[in-house]
Amino acid sequence: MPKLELVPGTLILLVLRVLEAGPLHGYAIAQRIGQLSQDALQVEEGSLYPALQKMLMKGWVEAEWGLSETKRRVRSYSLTAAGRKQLAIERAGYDDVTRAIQSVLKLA
Amino acid sequence: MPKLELVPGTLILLVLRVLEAGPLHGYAIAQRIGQLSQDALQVEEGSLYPALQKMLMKGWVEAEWGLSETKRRVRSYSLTAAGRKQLAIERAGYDDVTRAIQSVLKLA
DNA sequence: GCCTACGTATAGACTACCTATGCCTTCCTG
DNA sequence: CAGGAAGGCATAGGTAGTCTATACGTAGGC
Repeated sequence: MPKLELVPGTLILLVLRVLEAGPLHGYAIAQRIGQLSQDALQVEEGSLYPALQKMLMKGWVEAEWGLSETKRRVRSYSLTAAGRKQLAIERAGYDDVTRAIQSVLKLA
Repeated sequence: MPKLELVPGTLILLVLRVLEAGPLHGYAIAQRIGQLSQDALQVEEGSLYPALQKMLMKGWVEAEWGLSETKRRVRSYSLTAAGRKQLAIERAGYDDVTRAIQSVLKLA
């Protein structure tokens, strides 16, 4: 209960964003998001893997099997051109919504 | 399709927030949120009324039947003390999450 | 007389998340 | 060397919260 829940709809955005900096395997994606948010955001595996499946089907990422530095079998995900495009869309949408919400919240 | 979807989880927060400024009836709540956000946010009736029911059950708002300025039968909602407390909680939670998300998004 | 805006409310579908579970490997520690 | 923790991938099932569609009703303008 210490960690924050994700705001529904932002998971894909966050994953696309961390992949923009370079390919990562699933487990590392979750860790990276946690780390960047000072552990405020926790990505559950039961949320992450289905999301990655969806992103694969949409063509936003591509996957490749390989080995991690710790010699374990890992599936590495990398952003495609379509993924970059989608990232821009989701980011703009997120900005719009948060701006709109702020304008309500800061009501005098 | 022009208007933005709500981010799930923020509806209660927005309703509590506009009620903080004074009692309103349901229809007016939706209008107020739309207006404050320059019509970016659209609160659907099928979302709003169930949310208000929940807020009633939780004791965050109380309702009273009355008449609108246009002489129609309206149900006016006002914030309770518990509602004010909940507003503070949700607001803080929202701030924390958006801050965390921003810290991921602004990744170099 | 009809349409639009105003107004409340529920049922059903859908989306997207979480929990729980399963399975496997590597590494550390007792 | 046995066991557990941490590293890994993945699915099934439940749930929460939204949207769509529908229902019902009134006031006012054309």
